[in-house]
Amino acid sequence: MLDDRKLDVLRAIVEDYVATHEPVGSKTLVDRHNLGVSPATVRNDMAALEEEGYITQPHTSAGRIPTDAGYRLFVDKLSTVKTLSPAEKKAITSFLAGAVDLDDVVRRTVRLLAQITRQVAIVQYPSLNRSSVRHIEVVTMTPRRLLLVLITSTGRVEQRIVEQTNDVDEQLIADLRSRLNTALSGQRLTEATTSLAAVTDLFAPADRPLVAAIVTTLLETFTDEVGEQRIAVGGAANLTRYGDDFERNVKPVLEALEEHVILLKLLGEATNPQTLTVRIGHENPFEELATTSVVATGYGSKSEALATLGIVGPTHMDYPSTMGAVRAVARYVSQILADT
Amino acid sequence: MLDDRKLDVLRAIVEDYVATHEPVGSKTLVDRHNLGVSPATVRNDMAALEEEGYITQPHTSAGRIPTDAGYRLFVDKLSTVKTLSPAEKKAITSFLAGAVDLDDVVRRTVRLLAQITRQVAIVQYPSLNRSSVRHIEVVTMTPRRLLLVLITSTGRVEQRIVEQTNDVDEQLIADLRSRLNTALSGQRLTEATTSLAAVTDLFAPADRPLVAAIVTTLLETFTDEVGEQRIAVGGAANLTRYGDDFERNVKPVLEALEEHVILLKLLGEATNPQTLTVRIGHENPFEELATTSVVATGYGSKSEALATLGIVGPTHMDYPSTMGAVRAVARYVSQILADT
DNA sequence: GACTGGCACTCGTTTCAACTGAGTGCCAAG
DNA sequence: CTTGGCACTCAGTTGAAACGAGTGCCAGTC
Repeated sequence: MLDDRKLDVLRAIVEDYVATHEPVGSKTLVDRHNLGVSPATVRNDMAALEEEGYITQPHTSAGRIPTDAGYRLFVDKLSTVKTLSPAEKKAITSFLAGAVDLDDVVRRTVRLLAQITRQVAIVQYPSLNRSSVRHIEVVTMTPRRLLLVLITSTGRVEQRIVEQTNDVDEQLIADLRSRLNTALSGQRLTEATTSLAAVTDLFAPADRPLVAAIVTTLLETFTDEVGEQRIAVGGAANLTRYGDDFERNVKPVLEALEEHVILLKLLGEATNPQTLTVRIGHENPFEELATTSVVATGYGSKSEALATLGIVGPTHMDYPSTMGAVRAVARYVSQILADT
Repeated sequence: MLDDRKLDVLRAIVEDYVATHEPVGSKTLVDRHNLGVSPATVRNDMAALEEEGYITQPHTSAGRIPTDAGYRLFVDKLSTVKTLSPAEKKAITSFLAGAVDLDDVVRRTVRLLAQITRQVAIVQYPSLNRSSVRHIEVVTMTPRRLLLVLITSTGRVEQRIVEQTNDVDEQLIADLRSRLNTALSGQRLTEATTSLAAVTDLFAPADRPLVAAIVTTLLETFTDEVGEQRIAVGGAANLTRYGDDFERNVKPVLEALEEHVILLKLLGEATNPQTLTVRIGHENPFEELATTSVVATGYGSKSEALATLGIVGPTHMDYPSTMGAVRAVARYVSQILADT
């Protein structure tokens, strides 16, 4: 079927096309890569590759371009993930080191990823799923208005306002605050949800309405956030490098970037930082993004991913470099988060 | 100079060009708007308007398009800000009403603004400048690691981590927490900066190092945030409606959107919600955005603006509607924030 | 004096045919 | 199996001609 040389030809076609964005013909291919055979031979190989569905011709008198299947084979078998240079690695650490809080880590990561891959970068905020309660604070803003602040082990801070019809007793609040913290501190959010129910019972019936209101809001915060995931996006300006065919290549991506739900689906399930997910062209679940590829991976801890980050770009991207960059950034962010 | 009819002609030209995005000639102008005169007369008026610099011809055998000066005159003298329909107003309130915290208000606002203006929307987070301290919380995460949480009157929550080399005394922290709050609660951040200095002196010399570390971090938080302003952006997909000339119209805007510092300059000084700032084409401070206009206004309270919001779009936008939408959204957001 | 119809003129756009050339498939020879 | 040769295909380019939207100007009219 496909002997080694045919695979070499495919590799050469992919690399050439990624570099030039122009259909590549047999002659130029032989000129640029030293394949050691004549154009005619390459033509035969090309015919075979086309037969197998790895490359295609935009029109009869043009060169070949890789199909999604061609890129897939290239990524799986014909290339190795490129590692970053020491200088780049150093740049990453120093860029991420200056972050002051979790939000800042995410913002910096997205910016960094966009910059080194020159693609659109997407970073999902660490999910609350796997994180645990570090501290719960109840603050009286006015006698009838309370602010709940939930601080998680990943450094995320969630806030909710609770309104009351009667003035609340400051002593009760202090009591509640300490009980909540003893009951929930250190627990996973999913576990905390069950523990919360028991807390109400600790209070005198007269105080129950207030306690119940707060418990309910807290419960919402836990579960809401488990479902709704936040996302940061950056590097949209890189879309300008997509070349022409604006309507087909740029517009759908720009639209997708606004819809965070779509982005979450694109990123897919969080995998651990060892595994890179590459979705090429039509492999992704959106028809409009058929000319777009996604490179993503999880980040968090070695064994268990907190969330996903990745990039979105044209199918004709430089996969080895991009994959290397995504993997490297994910690892460094995991490290930073582990330290915090 | 410019009698009423010439101004009518200018108005017609602007409206037509905004609708069609094509140079408008004397004949079509007479056809579409009932000016009550012949094309020849309109041509004379056009010649006068061109002489004055309000319109121009892309090339000899084409119609006229408004210059920046033409749009300026149109906005200042020839149009009135369009008010929203009751249905639209209702949509705005119901869309903003569901917000759970300040971040959510800002995210919703940006989305809303992008949707109704069909332009790129920019919303600056309420600045800390004018806001005051509502509560300061000091939480021990581990014996040597503290988390500071600052809650402001605008509902903004800032967090900072403080590391210590020795274990900290829980009692001291409680003491510090209460003193900080009594000393600073209700104060403007700018005032609080001065009050902070006095707090250290209240403690025994042995405790000073810890207190000083916390005070310093708090000080940084106050002043950092006064300078660095956060921004939310939305509706970038609307850029696809810019038509062709991608390189000139879309790319610079997309690049500017990444640079929040640039956006802040574009939005300009916060004005109160009564005043709309319109910057047309070259009037804005960036050469690359010469084909772009900005419509912005302040929001917060009636008398004093907390921050700015607005939209960025092509110079040939529908100013009356856009201005109306920006103004309306600013007012509703102000209202929501006042309630919180 | 302001408006209007008529007319010559300009110049970007469209149309169409001819040309060019990169690239292919196939075949016969090495 | 590889290779040089060759006829063929077809998107893109080029150039000339036709087109037409729009203009400025002028002489006549109200």
